[in-house]
Amino acid sequence: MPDAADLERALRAAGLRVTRPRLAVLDAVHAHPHVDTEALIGAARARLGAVSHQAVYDVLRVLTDTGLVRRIQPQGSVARYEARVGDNHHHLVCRSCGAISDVDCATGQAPCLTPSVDGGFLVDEAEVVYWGRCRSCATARTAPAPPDPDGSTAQRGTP
Amino acid sequence: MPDAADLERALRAAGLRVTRPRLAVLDAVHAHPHVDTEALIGAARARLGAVSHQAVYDVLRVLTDTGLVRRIQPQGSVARYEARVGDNHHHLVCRSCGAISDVDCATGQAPCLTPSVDGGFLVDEAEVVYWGRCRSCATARTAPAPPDPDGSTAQRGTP
DNA sequence: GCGTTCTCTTGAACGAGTCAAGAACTGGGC
DNA sequence: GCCCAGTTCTTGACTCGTTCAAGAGAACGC
Repeated sequence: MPDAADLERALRAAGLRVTRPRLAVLDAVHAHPHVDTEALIGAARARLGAVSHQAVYDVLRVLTDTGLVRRIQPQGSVARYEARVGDNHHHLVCRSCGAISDVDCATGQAPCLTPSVDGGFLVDEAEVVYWGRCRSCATARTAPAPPDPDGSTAQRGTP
Repeated sequence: MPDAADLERALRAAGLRVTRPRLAVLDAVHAHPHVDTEALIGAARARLGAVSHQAVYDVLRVLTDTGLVRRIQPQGSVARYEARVGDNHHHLVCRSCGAISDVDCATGQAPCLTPSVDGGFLVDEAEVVYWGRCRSCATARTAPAPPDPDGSTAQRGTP
């Protein structure tokens, strides 16, 4: 977990001005990977007291554009954000509770997979989403477990 | 391209009643893979004259639930549907124009990839999306080409 | 042909996200 | 330390894709 100074450095390195909403959102993304926009708005408000949802949306777009955070959006889910960027990792998604966990990529560089015949496409990234059931939902099939927004079950894998 | 009798048989085999909207939507999905709901509503109306958008949404949900069509939704795109089901193929998506093409899966069965360490997840499917630029957009980087809703550039690949 | 059950129509509503205009703030130069 | 230009945030409305609800209509089994 980077501290405030690290986050500030990261913003400046990306050529962005350092503002309280940006620090709050960036901190929240680091603290709670894979959470949705609404939760980030809540986290930012918990830190600052009051931030407009528009500000958070703007901040998230800027951070995504500059590569400081990554936006992911599994089917059927709203947009989620994570601060782990640049290592081309993949995700495990629970069909039952929506929990998302990181899976390391074997190569760590995009694209880690390439179609043997690509029909003229210039492929620059292979996004892999593993669908299944998380440990909690697999064991307790009756009552879905709450999401695991911290991705604490993240493990390495292939590709 | 299956004819009306084939589509009707498919509906009955899935335990569904045969209605004109269902035939029209199923036909449209076969004729135009990877198109969005709005386009399917248009295609259904072209066949039937008038269908409510709600009917098309309902039909698409039923067809998806019974496995007659597959719903795909790349990041940043609305829901799209295709009639190619059961072979666990993947998709190439153009970042520029949004065109989607099919890519055969090497194994043809889910999951074709498995994370070596899954953190307790029971993985049943690995969804792979290859991001890049289609032939048209790669050659003409200035003006994005219109989408390729037929996926005519589909080729086989790995995984 | 009849009745049950499922499906479609109509109309409204919801949630996520975007747009627009103006106020407030940040950072660099003085 | 102060000022100003440019960027960022606030407020409020809006769009778009999708879903919900209730009742009318159609398909299927008998």
